[in-house]
Amino acid sequence: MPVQLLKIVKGKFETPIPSHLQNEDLKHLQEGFDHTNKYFQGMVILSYPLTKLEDGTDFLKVVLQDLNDLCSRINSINILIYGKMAEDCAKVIRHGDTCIVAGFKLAKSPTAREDGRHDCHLEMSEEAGSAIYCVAPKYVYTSLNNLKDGTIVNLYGVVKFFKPPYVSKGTDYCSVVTLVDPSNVKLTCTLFNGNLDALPKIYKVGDIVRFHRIKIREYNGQMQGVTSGGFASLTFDGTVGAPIVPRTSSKMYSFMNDEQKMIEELRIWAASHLSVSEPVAKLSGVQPMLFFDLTCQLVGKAKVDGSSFLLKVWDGTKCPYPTWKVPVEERDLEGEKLLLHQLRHLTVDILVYDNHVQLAKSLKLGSFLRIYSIHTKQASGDGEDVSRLEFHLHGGTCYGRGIGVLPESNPDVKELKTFLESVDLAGSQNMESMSSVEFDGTFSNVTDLELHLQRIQQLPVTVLTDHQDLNNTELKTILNSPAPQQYRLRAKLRTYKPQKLYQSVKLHCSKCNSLQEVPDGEDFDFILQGSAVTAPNTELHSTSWYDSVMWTTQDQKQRKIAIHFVKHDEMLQQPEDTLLMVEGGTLKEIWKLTKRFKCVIPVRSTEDDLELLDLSAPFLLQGNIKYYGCKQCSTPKPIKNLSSIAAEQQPSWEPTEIAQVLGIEPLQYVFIMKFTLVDGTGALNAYLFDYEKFFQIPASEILTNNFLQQKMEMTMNALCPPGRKLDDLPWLECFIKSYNVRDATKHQVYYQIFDTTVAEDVV
DNA sequence: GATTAGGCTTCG
Repeated sequence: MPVQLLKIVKGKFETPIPSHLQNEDLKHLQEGFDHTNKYFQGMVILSYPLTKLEDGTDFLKVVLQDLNDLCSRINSINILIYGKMAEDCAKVIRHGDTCIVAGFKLAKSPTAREDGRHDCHLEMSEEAGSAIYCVAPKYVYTSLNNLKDGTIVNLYGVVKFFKPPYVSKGTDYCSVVTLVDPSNVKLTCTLFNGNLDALPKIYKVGDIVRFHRIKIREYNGQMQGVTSGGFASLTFDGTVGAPIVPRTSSKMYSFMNDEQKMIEELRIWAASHLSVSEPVAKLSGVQPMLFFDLTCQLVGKAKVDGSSFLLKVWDGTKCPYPTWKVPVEERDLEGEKLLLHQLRHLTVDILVYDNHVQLAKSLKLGSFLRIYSIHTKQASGDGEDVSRLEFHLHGGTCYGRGIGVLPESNPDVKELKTFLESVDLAGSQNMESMSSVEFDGTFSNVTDLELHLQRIQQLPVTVLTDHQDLNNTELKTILNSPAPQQYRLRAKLRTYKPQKLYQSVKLHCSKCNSLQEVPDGEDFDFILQGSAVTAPNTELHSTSWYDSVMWTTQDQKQRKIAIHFVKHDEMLQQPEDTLLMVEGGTLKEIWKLTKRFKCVIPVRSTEDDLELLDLSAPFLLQGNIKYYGCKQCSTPKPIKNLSSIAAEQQPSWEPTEIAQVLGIEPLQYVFIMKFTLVDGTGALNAYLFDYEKFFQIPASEILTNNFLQQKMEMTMNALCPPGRKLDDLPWLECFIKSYNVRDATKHQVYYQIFDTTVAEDVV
């Protein structure tokens, strides 16, 4: 059969190529050579529509590329097919197919000069005894729930998370991409390539990717994708109805109808199963203390110091807050001076740090960027009375922090360009007039910020939760009175400590009244590592009140991990209701378990029982919160006591109850701050000791909850706006008590705030 | 030819 469609089965042709035929390279296809028993193999990179010659003969032209010689300047050749063979071929041949052609006639190509292909073309027809074997690359795609360790697969996925390519500490760029598919399984892929272009061009969550030849490995008990030698990717916009245009650096890729259908299906699935990312922020919509992604154009850049670099960008909208300008040497600033001047009220300075510096330096002026996870921060410079909004791209790549360059073809860029052009047309005149009113302080367009500031200057930013009938006492009077007493007062918060709010969270033991720092993750990790040295004692596994499972890690350490699932009524409960005890786990594994299970108690085994770890480690993890016990006041009791809670009708696994049965005196998270209050008659330092009531933020949650951290920072900015003159500070209504502290040599009066809370509408 | 990183915000 002159035209034959071959299948590849297990890496070989299903029907073998006739054995007398031998492969010939493109460069050996020359006039004067004998090609009788030779074949040429290439991939279809172009296939023209079937036409008829003047004499009525069918004619088909296809272009084959030599896959073995992609580096040569000339690596493709025209194939001209005549008669019935042309007709047959047109039916089966597709872009991306591999074709084997034999029995051809070689002739000078009249178009070589224009099309830059081989000087000769190949003429083929049935009459001449030609043969074409066509191999459609049949890619098999594995769904994410069917991945096996050690395999190389092709797959599709919807991007659930990604880090735009960044410079790794090794030799390559790195991009981390987490995919999901309709099997609802996630796969995090770590992709490396020395060439930035070879990594997938993902611009937003929801984009769809097709990966070819990705290697699957097991890492930390989960499947992981990593780049293999032949890795290739296509990326598509994930929006339902958007044009299906693959983004790829590869000049050659197969893409056919099946693939189109796959993209459409995934788009529809994603639309109903993937949480939609938040609306894209514009500079006009930014708030202090936010992390956001910005699509913008680069108009200036400058080196600042070794670890930071400045990008001046704009998106055509005006930030409602006064913005921070990073001081740089005039000669260090790259960019068109006139443009920078014209846009000076619309550009913002973004300071990028550490690992982002190298990429930032390489950015081209005028290019369109998406900067991921910019942090806004309100701060005031030295001697300034207004606070300014700072934009930081901190070091590291957490949460996908990074910089991506968007091509001009990107729909968001097209929209932005149109918008920027319209801003430009409105004229710099507008900008000029705007800046002049800004300068003489008659800016009539009162922003939300200013309204907000006006409001907080009139009403107190804190209110009393009790004692409203009492009259205010001046600070001078309080300072001159003996302790202990209680007062209502009205004052301004001149300053507070610690300024770094994460330093204000401590652990408090209500029994011995001691305070201690919250241990950090490293301390915990260290204790876990120490306890993992001893293998779980299997004699303690699966008792009347818990079921145990154990496995050994695949890595070199061969670590043993045991999980003991506490039963209720002799049955296992739903994961979200389950308390489990874990032995030998790492910080990360334990953290993962807390995501799925209600409570996690890290334990180790002794000869005859399970026991809690050192009390420097949390005795319990629930959700995001680590619960610690007081070392002085706790007398740990047998783990078996937990079975009494498990036997309750509906075990609630309350941390206090767990602590009690385990003999643990729980430490409570508390905010400790020192407020310097002033009222014109005097100044006093009052301590704030607050579990939750004052800020209406649980101290236990703030260290792991970014939203709450932002809320806290905004609250403090409202109570004590940075850079403001004393007159412009808001009033606080507080209730304080004075108390005596005496030791052998000294007597002092201290003050503590209580029964006071931040006003509801402050944040 | 291995390495890079292996998601879960900095602390400037």
